[in-house]
Amino acid sequence: MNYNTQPIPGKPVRGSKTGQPIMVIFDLLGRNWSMGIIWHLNNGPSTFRKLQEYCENISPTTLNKRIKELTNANLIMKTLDGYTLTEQGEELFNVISPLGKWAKKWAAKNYNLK
Amino acid sequence: MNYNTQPIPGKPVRGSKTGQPIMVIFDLLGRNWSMGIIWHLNNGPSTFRKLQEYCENISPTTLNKRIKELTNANLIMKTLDGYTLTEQGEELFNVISPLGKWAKKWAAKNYNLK
DNA sequence: CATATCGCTACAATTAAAGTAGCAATGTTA
DNA sequence: TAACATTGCTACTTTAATTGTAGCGATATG
Repeated sequence: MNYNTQPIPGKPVRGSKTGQPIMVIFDLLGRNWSMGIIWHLNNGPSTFRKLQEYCENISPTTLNKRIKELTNANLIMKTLDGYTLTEQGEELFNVISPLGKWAKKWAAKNYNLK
Repeated sequence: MNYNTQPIPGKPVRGSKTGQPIMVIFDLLGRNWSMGIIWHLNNGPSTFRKLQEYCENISPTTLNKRIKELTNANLIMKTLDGYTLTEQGEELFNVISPLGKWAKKWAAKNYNLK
């Protein structure tokens, strides 16, 4: 089956023929670097090159794709200071943010690291 | 660079040369279907074939990879009833679970869907 | 004017995922 | 107990996503 490059609620995405919002988000955030980008932008605006640097191995091709997708989804936007989270992007960050704390606990328990 | 198939805290993963737990989780959950599998298993144990069915287009190859990765990460396990979330897997579900509610709001606001 | 930075695009190489077939093990039914 | 069904895969080919590298045009900056 052919999925849109841009996952859109109400349209077929990976995991849901009817485009259930949660599956759309999974498709969107599940792509390489999506969450990393949002995570990083929470520290403040960032340029294209800074994002590249942060996401150690991201290629400009992929970064550009992710930027377009996240922009279309109204999660990030371009400003004079560089790319930033939109209001909705910040909301999303807050929703996934507890993951950081949990990840540390999980790593400590299973891999004896903090 | 060569990353392990299995992302492990403290070892290089995509996004972090030192294997920061949050990046390890991003790497793990960012792979195709990882979150979908966890999401589905929260409804109860499931067999390999049921999971395949749920994840509409997943190939057995990929499902098997995801199962191994998530099992190694102590997030799911195999029981007589099929695959289930471990205690830590349930914890993770609870952490990402607010995403479902947020996704609906997001879809409603941006795409006029519920 | 020379140099640097930035936001990309193009394109080839590599890796991941999908799609399909099928097999061994176990369970179920007649 | 022979026949059939289901489950959990593996093997293999095809297709799609990501990486890696080079570099260009636009806008600063010295």
